[in-house]
Amino acid sequence: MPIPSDHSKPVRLSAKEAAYNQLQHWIIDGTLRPGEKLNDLEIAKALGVSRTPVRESLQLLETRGFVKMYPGKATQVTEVDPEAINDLLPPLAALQALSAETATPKLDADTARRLAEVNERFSEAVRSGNDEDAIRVDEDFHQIIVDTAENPYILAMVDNLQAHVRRQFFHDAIVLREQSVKEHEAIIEAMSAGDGERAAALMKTNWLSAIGELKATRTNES
Amino acid sequence: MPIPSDHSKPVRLSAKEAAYNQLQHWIIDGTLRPGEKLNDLEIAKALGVSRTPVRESLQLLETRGFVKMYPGKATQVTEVDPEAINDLLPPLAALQALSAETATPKLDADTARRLAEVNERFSEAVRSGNDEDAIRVDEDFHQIIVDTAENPYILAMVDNLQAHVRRQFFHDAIVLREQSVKEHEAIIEAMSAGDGERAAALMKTNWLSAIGELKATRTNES
DNA sequence: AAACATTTGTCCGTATGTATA
DNA sequence: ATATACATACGGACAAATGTT
Repeated sequence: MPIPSDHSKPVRLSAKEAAYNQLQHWIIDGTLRPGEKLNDLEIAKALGVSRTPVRESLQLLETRGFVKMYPGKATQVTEVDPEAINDLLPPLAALQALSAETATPKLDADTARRLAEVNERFSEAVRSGNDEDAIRVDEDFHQIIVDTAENPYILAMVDNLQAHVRRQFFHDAIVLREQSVKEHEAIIEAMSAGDGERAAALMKTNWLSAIGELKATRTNES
Repeated sequence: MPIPSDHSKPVRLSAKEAAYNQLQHWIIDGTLRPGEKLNDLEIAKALGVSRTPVRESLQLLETRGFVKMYPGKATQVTEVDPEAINDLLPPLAALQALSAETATPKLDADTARRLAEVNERFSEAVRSGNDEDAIRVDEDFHQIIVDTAENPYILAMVDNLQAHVRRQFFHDAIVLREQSVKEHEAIIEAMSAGDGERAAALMKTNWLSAIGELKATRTNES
């Protein structure tokens, strides 16, 4: 019988990685709140490890912009500025557009099918009003395109920007638009037709229009 | 007499930061060679500190793609793939183009003057064949534009991509083009005229044309 | 196959520096 | 201003994991 391979993936993750993942999730979903002071000893006890891996993970989180360390003074969770979405989306749109353009000539039939399928799931999530599912599936959709582009630099940068966008979402600074479903369809079509430029333009619009929508929503609410 | 203020800047840099800066420089300029194995204890002794700050700086360098850590096995300097410039320049071009577009409405007369002045220095460096100066001044030029855009996410990403481009330069995988001087002038003109779109397009071309030039050079050499 | 040598991962104690009384 | 409390930065030792003989 076939022996289940370990996928050669290190399922064994170090205390540092575990602490990193846990802390990032807590920061993104708001369990650790903006501005909250982080005591490494306290976190270490909570996670059942020593201060070293906690310290190391905090430093990694700092490079990604989730915590700010004031040497010798304190370490705290970064603030969530709703206006930051205006700084976040333009570069994300630019990189996603580039991803679409790069991925277009590399797109195979199977991947195109997966994109359509994921977009279908996205459509259902949006219609059913399950925002948390929707944003997750939306990320899956775009992740497929970024993966297809096969550019490690883009991958790393998008990953980080997405994490910040997700955090904004948990702080109610993001709206999901039903129109995105149609836009995704148009992107798939352009890529399948080999029109990278059009795919890039559509992708850019897909991301940037969230800004306008957001401002309109805020105006109505106020 | 005026007492020189500390600029409230931490001139006192930690052992971790010192180790980080030193190691990054050594990796970029080739002192630490691609694939070289890094023994943290050895580095610690060389820098006169303990393993802790060295380990921490190595982890930060890993997130930036300059070293790769194989948990429990080894830590080594990442390889330099000349082909990586093809993955590096497109996102850098996209982000620099976005910077130019964003910076355009924020450009004041003084900054425009500084851009022209730096470009003049760039021109001299290129003409005199001082490539090392030229790439440094070229970076200064683009840095002014990125700074003017005032987007912290773009700033961090460009900074890292630039560091990798600089490393490629030290491995002779980059050519400097006299034509860049003219392109810089056109960018300044477009920005001063308030035409952000044109500035972005010019900026994108400025960065991407280095790829074509590079391939032509390699073909001639081989 | 097992014990060894080496390197990394983790723990915890101490020193340094900062903020508060 | 001094002293006190406290959090972080660093050091050094132990433990775990890997590769080798």
